[in-house]
Amino acid sequence: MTSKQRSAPASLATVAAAAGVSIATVSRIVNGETRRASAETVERVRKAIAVVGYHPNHAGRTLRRRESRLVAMLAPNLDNLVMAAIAASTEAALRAAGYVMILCDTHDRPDLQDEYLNAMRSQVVRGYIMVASVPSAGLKDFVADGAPMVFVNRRPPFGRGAFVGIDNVKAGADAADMLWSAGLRRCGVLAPAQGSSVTRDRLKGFCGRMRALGVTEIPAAEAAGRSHLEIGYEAARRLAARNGWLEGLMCVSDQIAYGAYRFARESGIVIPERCKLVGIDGNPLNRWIAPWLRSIEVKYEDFGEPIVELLDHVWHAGGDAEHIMPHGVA
Amino acid sequence: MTSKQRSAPASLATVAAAAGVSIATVSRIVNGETRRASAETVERVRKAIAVVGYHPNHAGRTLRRRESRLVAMLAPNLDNLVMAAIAASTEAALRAAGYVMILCDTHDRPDLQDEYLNAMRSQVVRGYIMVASVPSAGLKDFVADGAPMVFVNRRPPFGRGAFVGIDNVKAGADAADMLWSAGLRRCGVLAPAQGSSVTRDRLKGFCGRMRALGVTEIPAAEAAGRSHLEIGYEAARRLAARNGWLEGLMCVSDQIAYGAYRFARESGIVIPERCKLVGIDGNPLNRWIAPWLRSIEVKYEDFGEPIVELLDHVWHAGGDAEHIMPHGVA
DNA sequence: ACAAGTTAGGCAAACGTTTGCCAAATTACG
DNA sequence: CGTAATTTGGCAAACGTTTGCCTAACTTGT
Repeated sequence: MTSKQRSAPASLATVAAAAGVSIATVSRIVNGETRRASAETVERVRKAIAVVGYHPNHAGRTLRRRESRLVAMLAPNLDNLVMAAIAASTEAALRAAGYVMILCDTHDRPDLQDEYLNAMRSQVVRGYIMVASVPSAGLKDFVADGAPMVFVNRRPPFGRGAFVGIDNVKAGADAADMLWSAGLRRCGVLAPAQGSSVTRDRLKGFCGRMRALGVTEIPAAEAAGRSHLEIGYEAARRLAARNGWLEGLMCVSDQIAYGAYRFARESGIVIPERCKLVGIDGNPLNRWIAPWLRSIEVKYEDFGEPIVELLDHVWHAGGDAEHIMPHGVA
Repeated sequence: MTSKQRSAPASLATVAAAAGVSIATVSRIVNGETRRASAETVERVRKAIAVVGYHPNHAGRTLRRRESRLVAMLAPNLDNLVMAAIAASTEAALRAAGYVMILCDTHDRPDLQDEYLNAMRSQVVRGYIMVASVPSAGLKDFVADGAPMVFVNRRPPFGRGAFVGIDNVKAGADAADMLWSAGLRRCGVLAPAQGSSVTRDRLKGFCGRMRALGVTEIPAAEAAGRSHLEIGYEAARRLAARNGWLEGLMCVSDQIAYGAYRFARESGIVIPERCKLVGIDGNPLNRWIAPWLRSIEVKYEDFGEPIVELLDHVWHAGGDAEHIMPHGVA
């Protein structure tokens, strides 16, 4: 039988025995406190570490230090590139800072979010990154307890907490300008039925800017659904049924625009020509397979760095803070 | 100042003191071993747990049990829905089985993969899920050490290891049938330059089937690039330059098809009419914004369950095993 | 009533680290 | 040469948990 080895892993004690020194000395050398040992001892211990194949055990370290290198990210899903980009960039930034990311998919459900929060506390995680969090009893408790949290995209639902995201009101206004400057005057807007702070702000910014431009009536449609794709499809259907096809449509997310596109195609409407679509998020796939979509660009792959910076801020300084990311009109 | 609380978290000792019993008793009750205590003691301890707000500390548990509930997933990236679907479904399946997933983005780099493997060992993770792993010195050591591993999509590079994935040779053949049954006879194929077992097998299956159908010359183009999108674009460019536009193109992944689509559009080639594209992966976005792409469907969102099953198998039975997922021709 | 068995629960060691404190041995200083 | 300071390193406690073993106090059977 090709046996699997799985020999007992080396601990500080193993190294200490091999090098003929005490555990304490090995620990200090491992942690870079070399001035507490002579150069030759350090060398001997280094050799022993290599020879027995020692790797520090984080469970022991966490227990003793009462803090781990684990950071939890709770996200409502991963099935679109926005979330994936945030997750990937945050993971990279955490890694660079010596942390390890645990990913939790809450499916936008308060009960699952609470379950995860409790599980993460048991793991003694050092911080929480709440991407598009949903209000829940557990979250409220954690915030009240002062758990180190950074909120992303959706603002902290219970006041306290650091925040990273874009200026959604401004983004909505910019989307309005996009349609207006293309000469379109009669435009509608598609949004989810029970929106978050994100979609509400984008909607508000859009309508505000349109009104400022002198537009009095802004046809809007809302819909519910499992994903923004479905929401876009259904909202487009409702708007078309009510107002016919307008010359321009602002969709509060690119995914909603995709849904609207599908409904248009199935209705025989040619998309950029008959009705122009504008979205928000700047999905990187657009330039490859959705060139008909103009979108407010958001560099979600740049979110990781400020997220980790804010986490650091919360750990050290404490208190609230926010980092508003720029968005473009490519 | 709105002070953050952060009072010392309750431990077994806290509960024991509150309930007037020993730590051992509390531990047993927490772990469901209730027949070692009288009903009234159990009740008293339960109350105490609620009142002091006890949550088990996994660092202590891991240290004592010498195994954690952590499972590491190492993936080459997250920037396409294939990876995202695998990650999300695996996370859900692990969660259901009481595990917690750590996500590591290796960027397909051997050095980063090794760095992550070591970091994960330090976290005392219980298993490793290697999505599209790359051969590396560290991985070889881990495999030789008998670390519990499940390989996904790409086969284990050093022999030993469980595997979950589709039959890529068959998928390639099915893609050939798709083009053939549409009446197309002169088709090309686009693939990455330094392919993995995945793309090689798909290519092999495609060419094999085409030859079996009597096609002797199969124009192929390869390209290198940072993503399959870029690879598809460049490969399409090369093929068009060499062979002109063929009537059908098989792309070994949907992302490559997206790249080819962009090049076609920029060249004024109308895509389904002038040249039919067939891909593999069944990206869920296709039906929304890429209806011109016929694709071999792979339900990556179903991968999580068998992955966790195989991990279980590796833990208990040990030894190799594989789970070939079905694919469709929707 | 006495031995045997069962029930309820405590003691203490161990897991791998970190770190405050102590103690030799060496060096510096007057 | 005597004392003070520095260097080098060990001891042991603590972090929170699990679990083998022990011991009383009951219960049962005869």
